Amino acid sequence: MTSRKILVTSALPYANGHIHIGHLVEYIQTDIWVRFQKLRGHRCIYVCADDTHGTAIMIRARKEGRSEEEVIADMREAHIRDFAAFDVEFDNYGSTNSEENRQYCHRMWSEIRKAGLVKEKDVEQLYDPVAGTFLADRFVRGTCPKCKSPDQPGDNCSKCGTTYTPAELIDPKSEHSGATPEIRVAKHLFIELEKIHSFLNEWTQSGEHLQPEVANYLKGHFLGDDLRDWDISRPAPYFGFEIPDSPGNYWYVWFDAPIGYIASTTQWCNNNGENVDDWWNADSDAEIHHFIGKDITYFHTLFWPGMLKTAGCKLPEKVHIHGFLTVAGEKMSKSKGTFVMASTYAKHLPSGVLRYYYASKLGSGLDDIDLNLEEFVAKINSDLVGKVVNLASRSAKFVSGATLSEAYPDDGGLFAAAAAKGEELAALYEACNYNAAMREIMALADKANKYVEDTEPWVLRKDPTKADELRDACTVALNLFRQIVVYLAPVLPELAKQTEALLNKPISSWDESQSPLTGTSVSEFHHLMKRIDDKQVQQMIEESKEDNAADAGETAAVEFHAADTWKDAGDALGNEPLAEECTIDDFVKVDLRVARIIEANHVEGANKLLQLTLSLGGGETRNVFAGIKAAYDPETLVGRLVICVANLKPRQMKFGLSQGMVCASGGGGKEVFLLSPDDGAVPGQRVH
RNA sequence: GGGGCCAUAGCUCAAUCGGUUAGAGCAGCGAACUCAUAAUUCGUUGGUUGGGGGUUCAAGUCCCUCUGGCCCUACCA
Repeated sequence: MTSRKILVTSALPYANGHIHIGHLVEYIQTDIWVRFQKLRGHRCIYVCADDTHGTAIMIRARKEGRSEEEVIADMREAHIRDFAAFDVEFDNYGSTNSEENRQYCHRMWSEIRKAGLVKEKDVEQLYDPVAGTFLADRFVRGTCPKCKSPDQPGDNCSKCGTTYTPAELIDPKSEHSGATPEIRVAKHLFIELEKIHSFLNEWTQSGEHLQPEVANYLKGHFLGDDLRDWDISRPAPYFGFEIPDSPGNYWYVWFDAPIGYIASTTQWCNNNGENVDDWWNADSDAEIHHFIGKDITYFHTLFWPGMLKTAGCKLPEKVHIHGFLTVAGEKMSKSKGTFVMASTYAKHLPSGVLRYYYASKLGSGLDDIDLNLEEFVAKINSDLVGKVVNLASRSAKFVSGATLSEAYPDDGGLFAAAAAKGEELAALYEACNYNAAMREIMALADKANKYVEDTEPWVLRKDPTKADELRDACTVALNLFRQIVVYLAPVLPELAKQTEALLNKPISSWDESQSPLTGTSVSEFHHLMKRIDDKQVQQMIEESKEDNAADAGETAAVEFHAADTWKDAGDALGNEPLAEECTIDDFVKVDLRVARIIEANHVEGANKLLQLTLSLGGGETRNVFAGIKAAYDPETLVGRLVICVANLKPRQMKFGLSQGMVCASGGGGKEVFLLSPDDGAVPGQRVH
């Protein structure tokens, strides 16, 4: 096998926020791939960096009353800590706000200029005169010009769906300062991508660099038409690099961010006596692999190859694109506590198991992966603790302090068969089909457990004349275990280390899976991994809800406080479980209206019912029989507002026709609590 | 508004170019076992492949349509 020279990157996390478990899908996926390549004996370096530029950082720094540099330095420290907690091991972690990056931006820019791809155009943009910044559309809010709904975003109305430009809003306000934005014209610089259209066609459609669905997407969506000019500058003030030949203009963050890959490589090279050109020049013999999420496909498959090509740089061998993380089948949600920060996770659960869980879900496609919390617990306990680690648990202590057999015993061909799987597993890792790899590896663990079951070491142990047989059985079990650990080493580096200590032999190469250990000593056995408990997961979710409440401003803070103070019991909810999920359409079918009780009477002969006359206003009334006699006096009801189901099919009752229902909570009898609207509601209003 | 991706067992996923009777793991159920962290082994239930239509000798797979979910974008793509 010839040794490859591989440079790997993950997308640069933005310095405006902390790492969460969604981010980790990518870094874990990449780290596994890198560890795999290293284990295979290739030269592989993994670089990343913080993405530090742009308006958001500038605004944040201003709000916090400190410099951008201070903001990004703090975040960088937090990012590095979070990654380390999950065994994501970079060879270099840089920053786009570095001297190396500035220099490479200059170099690339001059090449792009030279190639004649840059042109200037005037762009109209909203400007906040108080904050002194240009405004992205989403930072402007105002009244919709069509339906007059207040407080709508700058691009379309959330009420009526009309699209418009921020300039069309009635009474627009800047989110930053509340000032009325003005339109200013500024000169922007554009890269004419159309000029390299044929190159992009060729590169994206070659079938070598992109997943097929990505190539198709680009072909259908962008490459079929003329490519639009790409706006790569922003006028001052902007936190970033000033464009050398266009004073007062700065490179848009998406121009300098991917160059950060090269800058980070440069730092690594400087620290390791290498030359960055040996990695990034067009004639380099390195393979470049980018791992990114599907949201930034466009930048990495069109702009970036275009920039690299124009500047005479090495093009990516592959752009590996993955989907997003959902939790419990839905988008991560702050209020549901599923928006879990890496640091919060790490407080409650071990990091390795998340690596394994992600690996067991990740395929080579762009599908989102789901973190199903019950499945997570079950899978870790069953696969890792029950199957894999159990192999060591059930055999190591019989040979602790002793040595493995001098010759590898007959195991019915198990070890050899699993060794023969090595190349197939390697191919799965290489193709990022980790889920298939994990399935195969677990099948090996099943077979190994069956071996232990069949040889019955616990029986052999009782017969002193069978000491050799016992040692042989344990030798096989521990070797099968170690072989599995080698295959899992890219995913579970910690387990690999523990296994090295247990069996006193390093796991530094994939080839360790190919030949069994014999005659080596076995250390005292300690548990290698703990089962995880649903409670830990619940605590993590609870804390994530609190995290969110703590930093989401006043409203959330009140909710947090409320939850803490009132300690409402779960009895009511428990007694009557939630109904089956309904759609908004289902809900809309039920026409709830505010109504005034204009008459309330006892019903002759009825035990539970009161007769109510409800007014919906304008002379529209409903006769309703309500089972609230035990809880309410008719006299006290007259005049009050209630909520009624106004379109309920009328029902003939013993005492007359009932034309609706009034809404109330409670278990019945005296436990009935009518719903009323807040002050200001008037009869006839619909409840939405 | 425009575009893309997705929907397979209770859950999470497979199924090569359209080709046998749609397969695994987990959960469930029934046994065995007791070395092991309530671990393991054996057996077993479970599917009109989201709905409807079409192409084909043959459709989970291709086409149309509807429903639902997700993502990107809204002439700075």
